[in-house]
Amino acid sequence: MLKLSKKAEYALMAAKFMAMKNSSGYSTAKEISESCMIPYQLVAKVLQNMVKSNLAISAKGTNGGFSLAKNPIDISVMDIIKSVESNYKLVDCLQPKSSLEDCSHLDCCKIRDPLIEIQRKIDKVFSETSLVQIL
Amino acid sequence: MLKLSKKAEYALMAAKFMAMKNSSGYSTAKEISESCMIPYQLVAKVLQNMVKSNLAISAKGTNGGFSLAKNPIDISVMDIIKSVESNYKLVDCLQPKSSLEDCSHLDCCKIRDPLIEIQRKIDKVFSETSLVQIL
DNA sequence: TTTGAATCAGACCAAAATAGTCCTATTACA
DNA sequence: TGTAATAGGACTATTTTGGTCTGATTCAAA
Ligand code: SF4
Ligand code: SF4
Repeated sequence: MLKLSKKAEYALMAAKFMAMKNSSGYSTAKEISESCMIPYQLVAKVLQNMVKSNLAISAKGTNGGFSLAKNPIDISVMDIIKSVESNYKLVDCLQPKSSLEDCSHLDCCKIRDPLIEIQRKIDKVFSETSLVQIL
Repeated sequence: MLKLSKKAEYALMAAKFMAMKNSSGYSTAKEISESCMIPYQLVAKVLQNMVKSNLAISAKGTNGGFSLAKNPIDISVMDIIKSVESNYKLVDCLQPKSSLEDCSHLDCCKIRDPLIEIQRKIDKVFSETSLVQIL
């Protein structure tokens, strides 16, 4: 239905939160959870995903937390979405070497190429929107 | 996960099928189903949706079927998607008068405006792609 | 006028994806 | 050593999707 997942929304919120807190300190998952009214466990997961994708860095223990790993201008909305959405794609056949396991229609499908082009354009929208544009 | 639904894919396939069959005859749901390897009942539903949205016209009874209601150049991918996806939208709060029933975060959400802008750009991609571009 | 080919309409079901929870481990600071 | 935090996995509940079934209606041809 072309909807952004809650995870993606939460990731954007968290990223914005960290970007706003320009003081170089850490933001904790609890802090973000309460500020944005997001379930704690969920935002914690999302933040962990961002760390894995090298968008954020984390510090354990007392006074620990999360902070952005790069300058907000260098983080795109696409980066954030991809950090939490393992398979972000319009259709199942986008890999150049997609097989019938990806989609049983692959060998008779007559709309694949145009959809790949549309995907390219949508990717562009997300890639060209930087975190600073949502501050 | 920002994926197109099967219904939307099937609608695009069906639209393309009808557009290709430029001879002014009708295409039947069965014909489209077999040609595109789509479950019959499903493509039938999709075609009915297209009729309701005035993208296609239908004729009942023997020799009946479906055919496009307009010139393919005047049908956008957006039209086709919207004919089958009752609530196509990136996030739940897009109506200008969205309420807390749409999203409980509405009054504390700090990413809404930028997402509305992104939605606008994505809409543009779908609206500016016409059916002729996928033939 | 009967038969059959087709759309129309709705309820229904199964499988998958999403959203959220729980529990335990690990790390580091005070 | 206690506490505040991240890390990570298993688990559950809810929603959405994809698909099926049944029956009614319409219309043309036999
Ligand atoms: S139906 Fe066509 S476009 Fe859709 S996933 Fe399969 S091959 Fe790709
Ligand atoms: S979280 Fe914000 S952007 Fe997402 S649906 Fe709610 S109000 Fe809209």
